[in-house]
Amino acid sequence: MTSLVEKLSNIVGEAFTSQGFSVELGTVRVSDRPDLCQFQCNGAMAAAKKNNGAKKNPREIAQNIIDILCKRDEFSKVEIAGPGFINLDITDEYLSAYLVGSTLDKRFGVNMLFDGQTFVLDYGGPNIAKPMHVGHLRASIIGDSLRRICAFAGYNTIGDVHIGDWGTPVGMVLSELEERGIIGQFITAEDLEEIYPASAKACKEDKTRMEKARLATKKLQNGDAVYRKAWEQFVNVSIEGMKKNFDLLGVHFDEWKGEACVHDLIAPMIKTLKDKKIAEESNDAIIIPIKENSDKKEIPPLILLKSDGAVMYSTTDMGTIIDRMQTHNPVKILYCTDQRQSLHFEQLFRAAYKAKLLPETVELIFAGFGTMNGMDGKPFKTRAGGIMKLEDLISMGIEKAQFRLDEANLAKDLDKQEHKSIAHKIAISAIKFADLQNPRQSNYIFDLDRLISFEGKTGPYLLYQAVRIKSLLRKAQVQTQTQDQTQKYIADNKIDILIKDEDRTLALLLSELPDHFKIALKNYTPHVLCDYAFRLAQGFSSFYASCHILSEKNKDLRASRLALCDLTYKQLELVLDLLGIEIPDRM
RNA sequence: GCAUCCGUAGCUCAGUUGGAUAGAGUGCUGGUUUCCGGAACCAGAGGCCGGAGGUUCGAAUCCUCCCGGAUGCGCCA
Repeated sequence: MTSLVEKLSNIVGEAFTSQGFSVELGTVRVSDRPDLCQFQCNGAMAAAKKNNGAKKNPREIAQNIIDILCKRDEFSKVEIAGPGFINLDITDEYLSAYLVGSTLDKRFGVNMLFDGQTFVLDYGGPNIAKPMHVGHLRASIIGDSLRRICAFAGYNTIGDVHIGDWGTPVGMVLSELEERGIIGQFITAEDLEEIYPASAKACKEDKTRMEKARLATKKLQNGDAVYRKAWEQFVNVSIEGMKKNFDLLGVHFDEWKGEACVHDLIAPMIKTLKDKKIAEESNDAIIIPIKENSDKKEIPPLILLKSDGAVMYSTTDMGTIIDRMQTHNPVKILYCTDQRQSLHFEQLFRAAYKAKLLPETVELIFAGFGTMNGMDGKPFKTRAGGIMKLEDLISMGIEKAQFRLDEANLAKDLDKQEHKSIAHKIAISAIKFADLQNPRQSNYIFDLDRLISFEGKTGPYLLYQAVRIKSLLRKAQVQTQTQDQTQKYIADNKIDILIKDEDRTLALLLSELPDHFKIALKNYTPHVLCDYAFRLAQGFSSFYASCHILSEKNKDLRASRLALCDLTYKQLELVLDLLGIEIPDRM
């Protein structure tokens, strides 16, 4: 199944080749002037340019193409405009046939591109010592969405949370426990929330405290029994808390590994790399030099072992690559972290290939995301200057959703359980959509009001449109139980879509899904899907306002419109699922 | 200092290989309910795309310079 613009591009491309031009010139895209045409091709102007020296007239080229296209029966309009735009409209029959076909294949024209190849995605990355705050939002929901997108494309995906449980922050906590003389005692999540910041503050202010933290890190990594036991205990407590947060968000992981998991791989790795002369000593540390002559900027070496002999994140990241290759043998590994870590990943990737931890054919991908800033343009802090906990943010969203449900008078006929579940879905949709709609790479301003806003371009708006369709289809089922064909039409997917003026915009929109999916997959950018989902919801809302569906007298048209609604719902459901957003039955 | 990213409507932001009249949301103004869910729909106002040059049929997009901001640059993650 190819997408509609691909089909059209093939047709127009063929026309270009027959005139001695290259196929790509026939690339067709959705028109940016819907008042003039549905689709456009700009290839004639490019063709005139490529004919270097002897310039051809682009309108003349376009005319030749048009003469060929006019003979085809897919188009209802073929025109030249301006300097040589080829403007195209397709027939309603062709559009209808395309939609029926894309519905029947259950993937709406999106190809299964990868046949079960393994793709490891590393996202979330919470730290044992720190409570989960709004800063973890992007890392987990973007990563989770990318996992869903890759899975739909056909990859066998493995999402790994990659917990930070082996570095200096852990040493800070251990040294603090030591200071207080409570090492070995049971530590609760609440304790941890107080202990880590206190320790971090002390280490920042006092060099000898920092030194203690480093020693504690080293001691833990060397296998000290007391430290190891204490560590295990608060790691478990911490993971429980993380799971609670990720469950609330609906973010899924296949693996709950951490930095510490690869500890046993590290000593042999370092020995091998030293033997092979890939790693070397420098200032008491062990490094892998990765500079290349072609570099325009300074690339510092990757530090494999710190001068005190302890391992750091660059070490465990190397070890993790070995582990992933051994256990999963993936074709791709993607890292979704803060953009500010881009240099680290450049170093890691170079070092990993240089050390031959994986063949060049395995692709390492850094999908960095922008910082979440406050209204002042600096990394976000609450008014009190602290961090905002993820749990609190979610609670605020749920509270607001519940209030809104009560206001809409939906509350009284729902039991408490369902009421809460709906409010939760609404809140999560608001939070996720507000975040995901920003392009992954760019920084964005954290605006609490916007994040839990329910009007306009928001998650709840999308849910609302989906719920309206659901309700409509539900009613149609009831009404048609007697003799109308609608139920059968939809159930069998044997739809025949009639396209009137009111239906056309939505029908055209429904043909675009594969193209947006492809871009989202290629660039690892969920926001492209957010944009499509929103336009689809908007398109439906206009359609819904412009014509009556259930009361339509013409039986065929009524059935066709219900089919269009059904298709819209299914696409919305799919795209929202790719974004990690669930649709409630009512709201 | 070097490197990367950014500057588009009052505010928050889209804008895919360079294309026609630069788009959303929000806010503002006005309108829409005998009928499918108003968290909605329709219309309007709002712009020197940071500035100056250049490339060309054509630039928010590509090149150069300048101004303004964010981030990173050897033992934190």
